[in-house]
Amino acid sequence: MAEPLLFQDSLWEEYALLEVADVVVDVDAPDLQPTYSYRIPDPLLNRIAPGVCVHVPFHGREVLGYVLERRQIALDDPLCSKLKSVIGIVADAVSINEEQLHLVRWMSEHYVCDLLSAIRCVAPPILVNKVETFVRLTDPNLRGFDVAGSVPQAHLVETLHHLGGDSELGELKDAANLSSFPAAYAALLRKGVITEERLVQRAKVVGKKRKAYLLGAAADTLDAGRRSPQQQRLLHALVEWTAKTTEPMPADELLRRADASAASLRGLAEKNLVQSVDIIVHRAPVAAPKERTVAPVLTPGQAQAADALRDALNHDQAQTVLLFGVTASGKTEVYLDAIAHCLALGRSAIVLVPEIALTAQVVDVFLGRFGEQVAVLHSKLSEGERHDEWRRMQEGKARIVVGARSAIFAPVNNVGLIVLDEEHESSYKQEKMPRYHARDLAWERAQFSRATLLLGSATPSLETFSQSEGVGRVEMRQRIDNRPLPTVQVVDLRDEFKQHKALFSHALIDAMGARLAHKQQTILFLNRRGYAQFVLCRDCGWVAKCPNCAVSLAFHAYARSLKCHHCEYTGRAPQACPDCGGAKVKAFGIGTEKVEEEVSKYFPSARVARMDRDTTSQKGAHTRLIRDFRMGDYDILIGTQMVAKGLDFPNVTLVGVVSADTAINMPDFRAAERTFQLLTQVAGRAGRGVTPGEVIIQTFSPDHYAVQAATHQDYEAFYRQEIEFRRELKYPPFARFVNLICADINERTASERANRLATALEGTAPREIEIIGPSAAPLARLKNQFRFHVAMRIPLGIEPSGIVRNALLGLPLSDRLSISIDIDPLSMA
DNA sequence: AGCACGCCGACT
DNA sequence: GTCGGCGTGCTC
Repeated sequence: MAEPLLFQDSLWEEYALLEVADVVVDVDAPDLQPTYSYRIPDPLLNRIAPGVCVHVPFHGREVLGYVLERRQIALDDPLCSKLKSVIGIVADAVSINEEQLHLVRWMSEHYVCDLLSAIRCVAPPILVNKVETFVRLTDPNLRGFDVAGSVPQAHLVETLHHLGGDSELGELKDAANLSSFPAAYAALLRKGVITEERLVQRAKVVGKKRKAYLLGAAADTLDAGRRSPQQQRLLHALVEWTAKTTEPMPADELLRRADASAASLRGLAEKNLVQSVDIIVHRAPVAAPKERTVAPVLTPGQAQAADALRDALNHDQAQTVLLFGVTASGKTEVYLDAIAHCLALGRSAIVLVPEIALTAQVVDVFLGRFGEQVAVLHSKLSEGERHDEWRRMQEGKARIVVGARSAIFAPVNNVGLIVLDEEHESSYKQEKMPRYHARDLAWERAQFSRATLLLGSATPSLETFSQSEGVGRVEMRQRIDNRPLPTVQVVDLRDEFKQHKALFSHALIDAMGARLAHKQQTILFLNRRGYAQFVLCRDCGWVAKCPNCAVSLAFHAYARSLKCHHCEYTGRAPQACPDCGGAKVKAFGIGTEKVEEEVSKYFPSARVARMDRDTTSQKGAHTRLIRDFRMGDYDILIGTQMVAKGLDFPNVTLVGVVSADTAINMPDFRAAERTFQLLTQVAGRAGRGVTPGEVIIQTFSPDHYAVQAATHQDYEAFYRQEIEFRRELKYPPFARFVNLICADINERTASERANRLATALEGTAPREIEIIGPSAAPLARLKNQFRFHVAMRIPLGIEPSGIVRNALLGLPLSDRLSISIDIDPLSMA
């Protein structure tokens, strides 16, 4: 209870408070304050709240911004003299909700990024819109010679007159072509000769316009008999429609039902028998299927998991549940059940999938079950599509969001469930600033909204699994219909090589032959695209290198070119060595193209498809490949990681891993984890139908624990060994890393920055923090930039962002702005 | 990034 | 005085 106010009026004046809004302004300046404060004018007092998009004056201009905070300040606060007022609220529901705002604050704090870049992650694209200034002559009849002022002023007035008396500021400036434009303009404004008006340029996309029709004013006199047959049918169809609803009838619908031409409809409109109106239709990025699917009866394993989740959802408390289910155990059905329950509780759900393009089938399942309640969100949407999906979510029409990483920011309200499918996937980490991890944000959002975070995987990340022991973990150890896990055979390439040097072992060739004979399908996996890894001159040792990156170029036989796998560089493959002129330029190291060629040698009649970045760059190519393979158009599918993830091909009974070694030998402490995940996932593509599956893994390291554990599909065995390794060497999850990258076109600039950064860290970071570097980054040059980095190992319990912030404080602005900050990096490269 | 402000030199 | 060119530093 507040004390009654006993102040006298005079005192009250003195202690009166001013309502202000702290606003993050949309200005790209390197050294702005986090927020600027503005007075809230009386008419807006009830409408200005955190998250609202406003229109504010800023250094003589008008800019857009988001309200971060509302507060009151005393009238005698020195700030008061500086305060300007909020001009207005930007219309059209572009504000962000409090759940999103929470994520903005958290990102800025924990990933050490400015509020504006955090807001740009969550806000709709309206922020890119500019404020335009329109100028007009106060007296439209005024001419240049009327102006009592300088020649430039007169010229300006005359120019404006020629433009019709009003103009957009930029246009006027161009048309006037005056070097002294600002001064003359200001003078005229001061004298009141010209007036200006500032308008926010409206979003270009507000929904797509479509023609629709109502019965026209003259319709009651309709004498249908005298119209043409087409027009009679049109009127009939429209009368029928109008009997049921007051909504206008979409033109395409009307024309289809009446089987009439657009011309005949236009004829009716001219006679006022029908009235045409524009309706706004919302583009659907994915077509909702015509018929809904019904939830199937859950298997005992699924039912148990589903019960646990309903329980969790009923608790109305933030919690994490790991759904640890073997490949093909039917996790999607469990998600669907949980979502249905979440909706029944009146809340929304967010479903994150690793890469939406690769998961079109998952999206279809969601659309089939929940129809138009599903919104889809990912980076490939057009601006218009994104806008429409935003609208549907904000209006509560779509309460389920399926999307890639950034869908964690979806503008739905009251989230009750967040699903991360394949939670171990590295695509949940954004690799540019701000380098956020969707799993961390998901947990943050879940806590804020008291939601359940459901992490699904057959091969959970070490971080997740180690934490799940104390909290919820639901296991599904059986495949659907009790189908057996595939049998896995490891082929030791060291032995095999003694017999014959070939890409495929005898075992793999025999197995492939058998599949062809039985009309079953095979997937061959190799995590490297192109024909060969690098090109080397056997005479002088020359290797083809990328001119922009510190890597060798891969040979692509199909395009007959050398390609860099890190930048866009493509060059011609040389016939002779450019260094010594020798002819012994040879390609080494196998890629998917080479695999494809070999398969055709062994099985000339086999129908072979290859799926990697090179064959799926065209829009829709990926979906087509998957569909055709599932339809049985191909016998063998060769591919990179793309074929490993989440695909469901019932007729695939053999999976061959051409080489498990590419991942094992990466110089990264997560190499074993990645290898295990990849092998287990790709093995999981086999035997998803009625026929049991077989997996053959070829490797030079058959005894490696990641290979061994994958062979037995034994996650826990892998986990026990890997977690010990991490504990001993103080790797995550037993410590946290931070990677700070200094990149610049100039090598010295980059390295000096890294040096200054390391010095600053040594001066500010507590002793228990281990500073690694400065040193050249593993990828020392990338896209024409030299890269140096400083890494830190930080004991648990110390917040990394604070350490980084402190060190950055002492650095020059130019350094600070160019350092890329990676908290909890997935890779140091 | 913009944009204003202030200082100075040229010109009415 | 007045205008215009340019460098510096601030933006509620």
